[in-house]
Amino acid sequence: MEYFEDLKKTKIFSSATEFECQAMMFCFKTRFKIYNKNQPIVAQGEEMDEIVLIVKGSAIVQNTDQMGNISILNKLKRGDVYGLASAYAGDNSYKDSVIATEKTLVLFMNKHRVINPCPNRCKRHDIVVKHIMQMVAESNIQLLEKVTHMSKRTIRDKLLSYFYSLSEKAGSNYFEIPFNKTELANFLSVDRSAMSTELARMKEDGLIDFEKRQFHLLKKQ
Amino acid sequence: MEYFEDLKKTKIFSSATEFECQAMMFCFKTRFKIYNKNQPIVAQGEEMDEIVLIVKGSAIVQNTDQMGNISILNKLKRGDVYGLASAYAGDNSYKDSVIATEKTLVLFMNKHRVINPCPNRCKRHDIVVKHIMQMVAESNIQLLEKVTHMSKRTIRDKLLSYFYSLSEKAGSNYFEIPFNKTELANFLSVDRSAMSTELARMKEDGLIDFEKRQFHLLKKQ
DNA sequence: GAAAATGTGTTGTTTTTACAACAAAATGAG
DNA sequence: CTCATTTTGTTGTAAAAACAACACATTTTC
Repeated sequence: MEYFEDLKKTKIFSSATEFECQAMMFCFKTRFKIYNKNQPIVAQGEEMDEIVLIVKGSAIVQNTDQMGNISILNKLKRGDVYGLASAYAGDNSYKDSVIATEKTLVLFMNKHRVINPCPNRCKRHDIVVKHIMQMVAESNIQLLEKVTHMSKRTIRDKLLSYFYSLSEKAGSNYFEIPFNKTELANFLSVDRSAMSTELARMKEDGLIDFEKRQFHLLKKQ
Repeated sequence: MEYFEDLKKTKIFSSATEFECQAMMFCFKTRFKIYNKNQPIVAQGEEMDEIVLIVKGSAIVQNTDQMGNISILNKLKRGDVYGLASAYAGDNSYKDSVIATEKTLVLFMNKHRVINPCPNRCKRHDIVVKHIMQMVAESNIQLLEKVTHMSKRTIRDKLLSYFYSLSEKAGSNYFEIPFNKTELANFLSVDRSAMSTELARMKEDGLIDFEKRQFHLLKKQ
């Protein structure tokens, strides 16, 4: 089966055999598609009846408002999905753009098939639903964290809040951010050049050190 | 059965008979508790093995950081739950405070019983799980909206983004905000007095009109 | 109904941010 | 490798926000 090795590396399909995967591909009316760097996987406002699973590669979920300001919601890595929550909430259009940040393999799944009981009564369906439930919950936690960072009053505090959270996840004072600087500014919803200035000041103040995407948090929280 | 009439008004228990409710009370190892205005239902940092269901009344979910800044995450109304997502994500401590904003009836449910398959194989359990899934999804959408408001660069745009969303939900240019002004400022993570000034300016500019919690949006988006 | 506590609006000052414009560095494509 | 594009850092200026302090209004409590 095509891409089975990659599929197995995603949480949703991790414990499925090749045969079971095949069955689910049918169940969920799936289709695969490969995107190149910077290609849009989903366009903001588009109608949808599919959810998106990143099988390999990565993508950024972002939203552009009327004034042209870009707000990055999160970065999708292997195994992450987009469109689940709105599928459950009965929402029919993509609210954001999803853009590949490298060569990326995407699996589209019919959302009705995913959220409703399986007409074929396939055993695996329940396991998938459980995983999906967990992913929606995790996405919730992630959003809460993002809100925490954004709720800080100054650019410095927003950055520190985000860095501490990354550092904690990495289990080290050294960590890598999943964004370039422009994206980081859009993720935290601050002006890029102001952020650049603030990062330099923080380095000067001995709070952090960084080089490209590699960061080092110098003072404990 | 105690509080059955109130329970029926919540989404989770809406379609259950009194007998079924009774069974689930046992299933979920529930307990009721009544809180008065401003009493904490949950304290930030507390360990938890229960999730919270607002059966009657309302409460605010908020987070206080080291600097003492309060960030309001959302307002819980009848039928809303707190602690679901973190329960699924395997998180064991409450990250926020939940504070009653009026006399409020709360049902605590054992989270393990809620998220794991029912040992008593009660029929209702599946329906409840489906509802719960939907609530996590909705909470996701709500958070995304909050992020949208917060991502705006000025206080005015944050307010307008929030007001438009409320207006749309109300299906009218007239709507009521669920917060007082201090809470609204903490919800949008802006300084209260600066927000107060901006609201006055917006009124002067003919964008909005308001009195207490009643707002009127004067210009279409 | 009086006293206390909470909520709201206003003002002036200081700090921070957004914005704009530019140059240097890094990256990517052919 | 070279040229074009993107990313990043820097600077100055104008705009906006935070902060602090206060008075007044409203709500709560006893």
